[in-house]
Amino acid sequence: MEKTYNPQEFEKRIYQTWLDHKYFSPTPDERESYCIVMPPPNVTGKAHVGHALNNTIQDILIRTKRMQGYNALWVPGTDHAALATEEMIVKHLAKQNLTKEGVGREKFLEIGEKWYKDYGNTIIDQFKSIGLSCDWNRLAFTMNENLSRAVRHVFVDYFNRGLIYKGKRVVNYCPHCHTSISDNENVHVDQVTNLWHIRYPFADGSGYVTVATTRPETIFGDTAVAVNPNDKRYKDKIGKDLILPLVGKKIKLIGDEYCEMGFGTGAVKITPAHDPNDYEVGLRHNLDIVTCIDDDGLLTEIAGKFKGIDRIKARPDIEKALREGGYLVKVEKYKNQVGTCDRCGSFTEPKISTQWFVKMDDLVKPAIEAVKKGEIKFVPKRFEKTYLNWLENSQDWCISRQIWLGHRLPVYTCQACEHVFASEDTPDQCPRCHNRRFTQETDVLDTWFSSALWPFSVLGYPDKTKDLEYYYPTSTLVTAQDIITFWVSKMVFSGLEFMKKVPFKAVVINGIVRDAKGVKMSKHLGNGVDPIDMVEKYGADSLRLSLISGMSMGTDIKYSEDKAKEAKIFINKLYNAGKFVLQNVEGINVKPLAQLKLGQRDKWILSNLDKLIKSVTKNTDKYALGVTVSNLIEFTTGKFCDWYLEGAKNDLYGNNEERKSVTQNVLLYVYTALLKLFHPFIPFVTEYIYQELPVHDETITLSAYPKKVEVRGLKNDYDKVINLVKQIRTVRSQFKMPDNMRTKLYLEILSNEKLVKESLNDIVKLGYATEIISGTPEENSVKVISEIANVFIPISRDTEKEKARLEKEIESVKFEIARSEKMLSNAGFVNKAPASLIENEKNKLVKNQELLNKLQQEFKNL
RNA sequence: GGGAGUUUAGCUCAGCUGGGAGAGCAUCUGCCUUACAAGCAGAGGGUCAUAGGUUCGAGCCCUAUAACUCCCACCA
Repeated sequence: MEKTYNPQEFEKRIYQTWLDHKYFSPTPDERESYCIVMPPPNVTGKAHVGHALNNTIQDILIRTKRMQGYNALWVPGTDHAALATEEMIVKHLAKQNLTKEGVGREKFLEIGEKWYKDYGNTIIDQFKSIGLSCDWNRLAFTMNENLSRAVRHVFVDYFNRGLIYKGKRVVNYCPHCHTSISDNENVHVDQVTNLWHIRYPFADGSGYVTVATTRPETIFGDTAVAVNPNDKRYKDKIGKDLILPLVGKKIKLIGDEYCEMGFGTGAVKITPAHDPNDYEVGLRHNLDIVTCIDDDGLLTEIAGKFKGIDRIKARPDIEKALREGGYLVKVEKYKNQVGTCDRCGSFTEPKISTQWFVKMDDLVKPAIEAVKKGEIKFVPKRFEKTYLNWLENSQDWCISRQIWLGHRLPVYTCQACEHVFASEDTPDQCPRCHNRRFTQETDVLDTWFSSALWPFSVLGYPDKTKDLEYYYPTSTLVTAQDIITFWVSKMVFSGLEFMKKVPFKAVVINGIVRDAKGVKMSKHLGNGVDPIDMVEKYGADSLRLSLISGMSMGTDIKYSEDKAKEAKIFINKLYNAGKFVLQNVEGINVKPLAQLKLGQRDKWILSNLDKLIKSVTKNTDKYALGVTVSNLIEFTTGKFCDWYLEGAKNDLYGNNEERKSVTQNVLLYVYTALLKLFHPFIPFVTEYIYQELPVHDETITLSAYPKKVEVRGLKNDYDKVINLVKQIRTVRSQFKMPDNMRTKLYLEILSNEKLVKESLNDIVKLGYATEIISGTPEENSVKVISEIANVFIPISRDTEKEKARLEKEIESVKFEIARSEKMLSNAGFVNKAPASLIENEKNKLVKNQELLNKLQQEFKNL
């Protein structure tokens, strides 16, 4: 082992070894399977801390299960993220003064393919550097031929069953990306804008109606003004004609419940072409649909002199024109939300267009049932609500996108008979008229259409592969809450639909990683922490540990570089403990624990290890990884290093060969178990040290996970020794004895004679003593009273100080006694509390009363 | 407008079917003790957001309130 912990030295090398030996590439066998499919990152992206957290969690689960004997498969993959990538490529082309139209679809797709290839490995390499134990041989990509085939297969199935249809809808349209986007991609942001109050005069000159609007630029598309039919102010005027300001044409005043009496002026302008609600109103009243904003977000001809101006930028001019025309009543400040494009941030426009949809009603029901019946569990449970609530209110899924990259809709129209049909493979003739010429739909599919199939498409669907049969349904999906609605839900209904089984049994939701101040990390703010940077500076293990420690599922975490630093400090400790173990087990004669004559200290650490194994196993099963980590760390420092290891030095450096051998064995046993328990969290350093152990398997990665300590009669009595030592240390510190000032100790055994006698050397070493003399001293000393013994520390007496110390101790014991007495005299407690608890309390009371007597006696003697 | 989360030591957070308030960092004191000074030992520091309630017993369960955060939603 190297003298200092230097992760850069071995992490890459060890990872390569793992890959070379194919430890992560299982094939179906007779064991029980445990499978995770990785939420695919954008293939052209870079790893951020969120990825690091999400994947570390998955890795911990997979590694644990693998060691526990499951056939554990983790399938990695990437997503083609068509919209994002297309935009990147368009920008790239723009630099060369090229446009996508100029290049042409075919050439553009070629560029896209190359782009995917060139960028595809970056994020994968980054993932490898944080130690993920995925089966890279099964690396999937949503645009791969087999996954694309799954997409077409599913599409055709839906299509032939009439679940896919083409329809007119108001969709969110991004004038910048030039495509429709889903509701999920349409992000509402707060904005401060104006509410313009505009007069619409009656055509017959009998006054006017004032409407309030946040979008004066859509005035050109108005085809009615609506009021509430019950509104007394307007009731008798419904049906009359109004003159549309700036345009001059006549539109009707209509009555519709949609218009709320209490809001604004009680009258609302109706623009069916540019507002989803208005569109509905328009349908009800058979209104004209007038488009006044084009696909670039510019005003159309109907806007007259405003033609060609951006709809938002045109506002001041329109306001001016309205004012000049005497239509503007007032303008007030107003706060509302507007939709923006998740990708580019531009304001989106509701737009009527022809799109393709998947009917959701029938698909959604089983997906709701599966969760309600508990076939899929959410962790934490509360996210069930997010899921159910969304599915229960879901509308048909708009799957068409007006871009080029991605899976083109496999829908063809026969040029001869105009028959429209879907086909998994490129058709060679029209199924109706056998003509051989078709046109294919130009739209491509929403990327979520392919992601929805992920849990089975990556395993080979639509072929009936062994993988699919063996690993599906997968076990656990780990993801962030923001994609529960548009990804998790779609995988569930797709899985149920095409595999007849839920795609995974548990959905674990990890929190979002924020910066130290709690602000979401973003490129824009530059407050992100680069995980790869952390790997390079502190090692992958430190990054991983820092992300997991203190984490609880579903709760956001604040992250900063300091956490990686802290983690490294701890790992260094574990590393050094390993060094110590190795230095001291040389020439060890390894024996099974059962054959060893265990001492009190040994039994103590083994009993604690047993508890640790159980709690770690339990908490990991519950996905409480943060708790697992703190248990592990607490054991390592608080039990193993601070006490066992320090005490063990007595035996290791002593001349009792049997004790030495027992201690060596226990040391090795406990440390090996500890390494294994830690391995899923910090795989590199544990493997590195593991390989140095005198007894080890080929790799820790495939070694057996500890189940329990197989020894009977383990006890925690050594705790009493520890308490005694702590008291000695506290007294020494109170009397300002520096640690390097050693003294004799006098000791009077009170109870547990065997334990105390066996532990005398430990008390000497840990209590900063030179020797222990049995009995009471003649010289001046301070007396420490503990459960098992009285210890006298020779100190030049300072009665005042000692009195103060005793007083403090007496106070706290009195407090404890009062507490116990109060509880035990409480009839309710005695009657209702569990017997063991009452017994416990009684024992404590007796013990404390004895202790109080002793302390008070001591106090008097001073 | 609807839903959810958070509120525990100066900071970051844990806290196991309700049974004596914890860790790390920071602070103070003392120690280079042959695994680790990236360390060791000791200490200080909390009406567990507020107010009620249930209970023998509440950080934990219930009800309100406040502050912050997030998600969903078609109020011009």
